[in-house]
Order: sequence, then structure tokens, then C-alpha cells
Amino acid sequence: MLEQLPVLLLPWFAEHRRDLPWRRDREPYHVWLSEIMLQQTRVEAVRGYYLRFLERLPDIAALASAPEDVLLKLWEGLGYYSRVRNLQKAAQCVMEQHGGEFPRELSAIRALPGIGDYTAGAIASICFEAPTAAVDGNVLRVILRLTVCADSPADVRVRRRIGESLSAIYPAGHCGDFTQALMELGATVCLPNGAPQCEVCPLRSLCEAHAQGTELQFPTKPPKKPRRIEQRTVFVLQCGDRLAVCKRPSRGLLAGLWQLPDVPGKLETAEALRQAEQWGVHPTGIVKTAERTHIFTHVQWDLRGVWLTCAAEAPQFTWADENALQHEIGLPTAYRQFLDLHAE
DNA sequence: CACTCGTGGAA
DNA sequence: TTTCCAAGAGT
Repeated sequence: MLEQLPVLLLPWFAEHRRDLPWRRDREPYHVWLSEIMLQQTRVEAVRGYYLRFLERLPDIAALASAPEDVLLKLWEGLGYYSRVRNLQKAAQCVMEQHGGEFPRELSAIRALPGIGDYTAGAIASICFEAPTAAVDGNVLRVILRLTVCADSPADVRVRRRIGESLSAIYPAGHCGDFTQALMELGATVCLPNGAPQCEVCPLRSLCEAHAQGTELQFPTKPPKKPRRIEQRTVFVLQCGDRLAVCKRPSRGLLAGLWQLPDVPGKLETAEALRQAEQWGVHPTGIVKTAERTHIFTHVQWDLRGVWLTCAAEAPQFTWADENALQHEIGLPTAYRQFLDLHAE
């Protein structure tokens, strides 16, 4: 059954492929960067980041030698920041262990930091025409519906099995297109959330779920876990035209990024003033406070923002002016949202 | 294997 | 408003 996929999908893809910035060529650095950015991230969110990143770091050598703060600023707002750290580690690996040329062997590609089974298969097939499947969420959904398979999409063994059966039917000379065609079908036709467009699907004559009218039952959904809730108080400490920021720990949530000073729990204004005094910033007044919620995948932050004017630039903080905050400081959304306080 | 690790757009 | 989730990888 699967062996019919190439002849059905390749003509469809030739006609319907979206014009995306990372499809201009098959340069490994370009494809690699796009695949990393696209992990768990929507195409529309990636466009701008991708072009800006390449403009600033046009080749692997530039990426390998870039300062970490530059990387994190380029990635600011994209999320999953370990992706960009691993991207640079891999770039340094390419420079030192592969003579600056991106490796062509699947096993060597897979060995690079931040590159797992999916990304390795995607790069090898798209850049080097290797018959290596790339099983992402799209491909998984397409195949599970096609075969009315109720296996858990979260199970690594399921993805591996599908990858192997797909790799076996890859069409020589069209491997890159076949990888992208499978994903493109999932992204634009075989949609999740009860909206598959079966009427225009090139695989509808093959699809067992469509024949049964059970498209919406696949893929099966794993039970969702409740996210823990944390309460914090975030400080906007303003001294003249500069604000206090500090570096987050190099491990854990938002690792290595900048943050506004914060403490656990929601502080009353009097407690907040006391905390600021304890930091030695000599608070002179409260400008305003605001309540915000920031939701991560597995944690929810209930945040109270407190904007204080201060008289002393206490040395345990870095004091950043507007230009630095805009162009140099990689400040994640959870904190950056409080910089808009004065505009409300 | 289950958990960690972000974000914002859509339903 | 809440939920879902998008081209996953590391531990």
C-alpha cells in the first residue's frame, strides 16, 4: 500500500508546494537551520527569524564563532532555546571534525548535537538525496490515518517503525521531494483538529480512515497532564533611563537568557518596596503594578509586575538602556511583556 | 519511557 | 477564556 505513495504524492507536491524561504536551495546550512527552527514551531513564526538569522550569520563558520548573547538575541521569542545552543555546538563540530563541510553520511549527521532521527532523515534526503524518512508530527498523522493505526503517536517505537517502512519505498532521485511532500500533505491537507481536507487529498483513494469515515479518530490523543502553577513577582526597576536585568541560570527553564529581577510569590506593594531596598536600588516610588499570566507547556506563571523608580544602580544587576534592551538583551516573552507597562 | 523545554495563533 | 498544538531533542 505504502509503495503507491511516491507516484501519488510527487505530482501533487510539484503543483502545490508552498514557496518558503528555506526552499530556495538545498544548501545544508539553510535546510539544517530551517529544520531546527521549525521543530515544534509554526511556519509563519519561523519566516522572519530564519531570514534575520542568515543575514547576521550567513555561514556555518560565522555561526560557530558567534557570541552566545548574539545567538540568544536572534532566537529571542522562538522558544526552546537549547535548540540554538545545540545548533552552535554542532556548527563547531562541523568546523573541527568535518573540515567546515556539513557531513553527508546519515550517521554523521545524526551524531550532531540537536539533530535527532527526524532532522537527520530530513537533511539527508533533502540535501543529499538519501532514502531516509523524516517522521514528524505531520507524517505520523498522515500514515496513522492512512492505515487506521491506533498506536500512540508519542511512542518512539511507532515513529521508528513508520520511518523504516517509509525509507524502504523512497523513490530514487526524488528523495528530498518525497520527504517534503509527505510533510506538506500533513501541513496543508491532512490537517489535525477535525479539519482534514479529504476532498482534495491525493491519497483519498488509498486512505483507510477516509473509507471508514474515521479520519478524526487518528492519531489517538495521549491523556494531557495538568501544568503546575507558580506565582512570582517581577520587578521593573528603573534608574534614570535604564532598567535592571540579570542572567538566568545556564540550566533549566529559559536557561542562559536574561530576565527582570523576580522573586517567588506575589508580593504586596509594601513587601515589594522592602525587597527593592534589600537589593540596594533605593526605590523612590511605585509607578504601577499589573497582573499577567504566562503559560509554558508544562508550567504556568501567575505574575505580578511591579514598576519601581530607583535612585541607585545596584551592582548585582546589569542596567540596560532602551537600545540595549532592543538590540542586545535576549529577554523571553514572560518578562518582556512587562516592558509595555508604561504604554497602558 | 516520562519528563523537560517556549511561543503565539486558531478554534 | 480555555484548549490545542507546530517540520522534536535531550535526559
